[in-house]
Amino acid sequence: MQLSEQELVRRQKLDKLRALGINPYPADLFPVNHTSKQIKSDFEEGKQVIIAGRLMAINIQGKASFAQLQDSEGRIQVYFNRDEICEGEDKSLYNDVFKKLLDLGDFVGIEGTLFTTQVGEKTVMVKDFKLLSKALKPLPIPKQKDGVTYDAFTDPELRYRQRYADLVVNPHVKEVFVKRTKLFNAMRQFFNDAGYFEVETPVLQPIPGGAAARPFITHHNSLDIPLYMRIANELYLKRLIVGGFDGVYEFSKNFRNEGMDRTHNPEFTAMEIYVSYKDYNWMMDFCEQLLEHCALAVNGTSEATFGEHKINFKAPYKRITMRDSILEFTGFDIYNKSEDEIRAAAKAMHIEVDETMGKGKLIDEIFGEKCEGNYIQPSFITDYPKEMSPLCKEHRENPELTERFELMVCGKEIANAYSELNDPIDQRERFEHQLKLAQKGDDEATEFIDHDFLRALEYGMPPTSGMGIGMDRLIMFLTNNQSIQEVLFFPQMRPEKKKVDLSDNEKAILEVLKAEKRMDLVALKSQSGLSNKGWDKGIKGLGKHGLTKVEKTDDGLFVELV
RNA sequence: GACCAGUUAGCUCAGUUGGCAGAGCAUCUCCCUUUUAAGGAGAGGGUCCUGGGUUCGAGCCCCAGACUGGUCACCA
Repeated sequence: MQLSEQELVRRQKLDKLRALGINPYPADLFPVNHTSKQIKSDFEEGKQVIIAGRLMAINIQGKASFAQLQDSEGRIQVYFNRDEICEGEDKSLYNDVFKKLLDLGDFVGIEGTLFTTQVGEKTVMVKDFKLLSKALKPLPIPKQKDGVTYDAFTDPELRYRQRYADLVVNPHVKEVFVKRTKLFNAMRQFFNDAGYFEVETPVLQPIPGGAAARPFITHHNSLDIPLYMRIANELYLKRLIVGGFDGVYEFSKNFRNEGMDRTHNPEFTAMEIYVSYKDYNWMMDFCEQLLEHCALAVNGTSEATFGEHKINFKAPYKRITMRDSILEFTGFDIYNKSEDEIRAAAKAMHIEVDETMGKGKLIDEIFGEKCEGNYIQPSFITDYPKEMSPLCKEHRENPELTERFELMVCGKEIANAYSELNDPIDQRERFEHQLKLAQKGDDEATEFIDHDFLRALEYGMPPTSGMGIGMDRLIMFLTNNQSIQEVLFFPQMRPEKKKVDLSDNEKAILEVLKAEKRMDLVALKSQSGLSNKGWDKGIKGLGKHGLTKVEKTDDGLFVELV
């Protein structure tokens, strides 16, 4: 491994610390009794405190120094005065250990008393300190003055690959994840207060159901069967409603083997909830109450900014049927129209359609193209075509529609809910229809029939309404992040290129040289068969690695293995 | 998958017609006992993403590739 100069220096410091009898990675508990935040909020001149954290700034001024200590809640200034730390004649703790052997990023524990400096900064006067853990790599620490950040650590690739470093140096990043957890807690609280029951269902499923998506596939060795990572947990939660729970919910890590972009990660988190004896109208009320509650818990206000938009999660939300929405934005009424009429209308709107698209798909295309993007404020779109919704109950007034709504915010779907289909015969027919669509080549159709789920429905499922919420999308809206990677601690990335020890050029030269140990340079160059540039890079690289040596004699230049 | 942009010191970034590789911060040495982007003096630090080509000479021009970001396509 190639170490930078700074990394080498820190490793040398490690050795010097050990030589002084200081363990750079001590095992024993450090009795922290304050955080940086507590010191500032309950400041009291002369109070004794014990704190710990990372050194994030060191400012040495001779016999006294200032430093910034960062803990989980922020930073506090600490003041190292030589004669406070070293009361006797031996000043080495200050002069050697503090000044020479500590670095930015090191964890230290500090015992001290509070005071205020001449410029008014609340500060800890260090009486004693202890190295708790040495940092061997320098952190990309930005500087700040007058609210302006300099040299900020901003490269998205480095930030995502090294989230640990991102979190240390970018406090606003940590804030996003604090809000993410607040959102989960708020939602959980809301459901629990309503009397619903949090459950866990299988991630490894023999049949990937509940959505149409390409699954990740794995294999169970003992059973010798394929298993799929779940793409949704819907069918399992409904089985629990069959089993007699009134309301069940689960925060579900789902896995979909599809493309990655600004709004898609191969694993993402959905929340699904099912409540018996309710319908989708009830669920709309419940949903808007829930989101208002969550927005308040996360941001302290129902208002949120997303890019150029100001959105407000305060209930109630606009409700409009898909038919009325299409009528509003295109002037075309899909009611009682044949598939051909709708296809012709879509073509007239310059929407790309083809003959394999059924009525439902065509309507969905029109809505997606002409309507969806117009809904900035939270809006419920209701009554979707039957073909698009194989798990949803037929509409009580129109057999071509389903009792389904989606909640749109800024033109994006964040919730999807049904009056759940509980007619086992209808459900079987819908599955079979999906199977036919899939065999026809519709890659959005589900190609598996879950017979065990149908068996469960045959025992009887009460009328039920269910809803799914994309948690990652929701937290993006609540924290004004345009990219899903900003709201996942560890977004999926391509593997880092592993650094090869020797380049191909260097290997080619070594291969030739190995037989001879020492060769004429010109002969070696021609035998290696490399281009001028390739030779040049290769031989320079080998020299740098200390593997070969070039020697000049009266007979010419010779290359030697070291 | 298509197109556009980027990749240079630990970090953020310059880099002229193609002619010795640069700055600030960080690091190292020295001075400095209430500073705060502390300050002052000095020094070191580079696989210019990888590979090939053009050229006397490439960070820069050409070709191929890698990774990242963005836009579009795809995605219940």
